[in-house]
Parts: sequence; C-alpha cells; structure tokens
Amino acid sequence: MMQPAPPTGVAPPLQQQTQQPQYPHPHPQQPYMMMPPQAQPGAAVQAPPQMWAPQPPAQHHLLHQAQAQAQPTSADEVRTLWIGDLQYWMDETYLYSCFAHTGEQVTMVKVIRNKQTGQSEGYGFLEFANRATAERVLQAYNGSIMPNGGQNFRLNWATFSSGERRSDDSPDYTIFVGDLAPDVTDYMLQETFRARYPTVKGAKVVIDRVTSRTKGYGFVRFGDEGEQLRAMTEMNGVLCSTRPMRIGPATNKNTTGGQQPKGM
DNA sequence: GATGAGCGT
Repeated sequence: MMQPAPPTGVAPPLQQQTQQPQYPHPHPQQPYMMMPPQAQPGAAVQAPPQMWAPQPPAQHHLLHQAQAQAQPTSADEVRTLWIGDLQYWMDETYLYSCFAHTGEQVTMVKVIRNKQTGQSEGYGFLEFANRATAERVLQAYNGSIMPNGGQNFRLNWATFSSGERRSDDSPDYTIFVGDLAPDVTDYMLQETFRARYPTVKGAKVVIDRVTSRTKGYGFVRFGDEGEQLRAMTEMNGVLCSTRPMRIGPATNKNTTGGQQPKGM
C-alpha cells in the first residue's frame, strides 16, 4: 500500500548488480571532483555497456521491442528528450552508457556546454530511434535513480524540435514547500500529498546542481485549484519524512496555475 | 534556509 510504487510505471529502485564502479555512493560528499573512468571528454561517443546501467522497466523484452519498433519513423516525429540536472562530469559517454544495454536505441546524445569554459551547462539532449522509444524512456527513467546513485534522472520532452507540445493543456496549481528534510525525494513529496489530494500531478524537490543535494525546498503541482488551496493550509506543518513542511505560495513562471504574476 | 526550469548545431 504505502509501498513506493512509482506513478507512471517508473523504473523500480535500482537493484544494484553485483559490484559497482568507482562512483560515489548515494550520498556523495564531494561535488564533482570525481571523474568517472569512462567520462573522458573527447572519448568516442560510444560507451561499452556498463554493469551499473539503470534497470529497465518491468519489461524484459525491450530488445525485441526496440527491434520491432524500429520503424523508420516519420521524419517530423518527436523523439528527442531533454535531460537536466546533470553534474559537470556527466558527458556524452556517460549518457550513452546509461542506456547502452537497456535495449533502447539512443541515436544521439549531446551535453550542452559553455562555449568559453567548455563546462557542462547541466543539461543535454537524448535522441531515440523513434517516438515510442523516447516515450518509454521518459516514462521509465524520469525520476529514477541515475547510475551513479546520487541523483535522479530529470527528463522531459525537448521542446524545440517540433511543434507538438507534450504537456497536457490543463493548468497547474503549484505550491511551494519548504523546510524539507535532506532525504525527501520527489516521489516522497508527491506521495505525501497524493494520499490526500488525488489531483496531485507531481512534485519536485529542488536539487543543487553542484552538490546534487536537495536545497530543502520543492514544489507540488495540483490539477485542481481547490486542492491547491486546501493543501496550503491543511498541509502546513504536516510531517514529510522527519520534518514538518512549511507551505507557501509558489511564484509560478507558468502562470496557468491561477498564480498572480509577481508583484501582485 | 528557500521560489524550480535548464531546450542545442
């Protein structure tokens, strides 16, 4: 019941294989000083399969699927995902290796870098064989743990490539949640609210890109304004993990949520 | 304690 069954068929918690690489453990103390062996800038964009790649979803026939669905795809098909919250050492090779033996066909990865410093901007793009593949990956891996164990995949549809917007057209009603304990994850936050508010669409704990640790606050999105408003009062002070939450209004960039523009 | 989110040749 209370068991963390991911919302949209998200990959189950990583059952780490036998041994793991020289990656930091779930709570890396050092930011990005660790340079994984495979993460050589300029290395061929082709990583050998790694044992620590994430587990595929509940399906183990992905290889066959990938082949079966390797249809040429309409050229305008959206099959690129945006990926964020990357640490600085997470380069193309690393990203490839994340999916190398998942059975999903990654046709292109790119990490966006600062032109001057060459440093990663913390996001990139993943292109897949077709839309179905991209969608599967999005569903399965978004929010699941990344191979280094320190953070979760942050995936979304890339927006530029084609007009089709992925987002449902329903508005979001978002609240700010502060005072979060260090161990609170997106999922934990989401479920804390979803237990009482069925329209909860998602939650996000804000991660510091440098330390890859939580900043102690986050956001919860509702599909219904009434629930948003109720949660603002009802959930204030309610325990999430070990700490009472502090709820506030969210300054929403996406003003669809009935949020007043800043200054009002 | 605090207001995310970043979309490329």
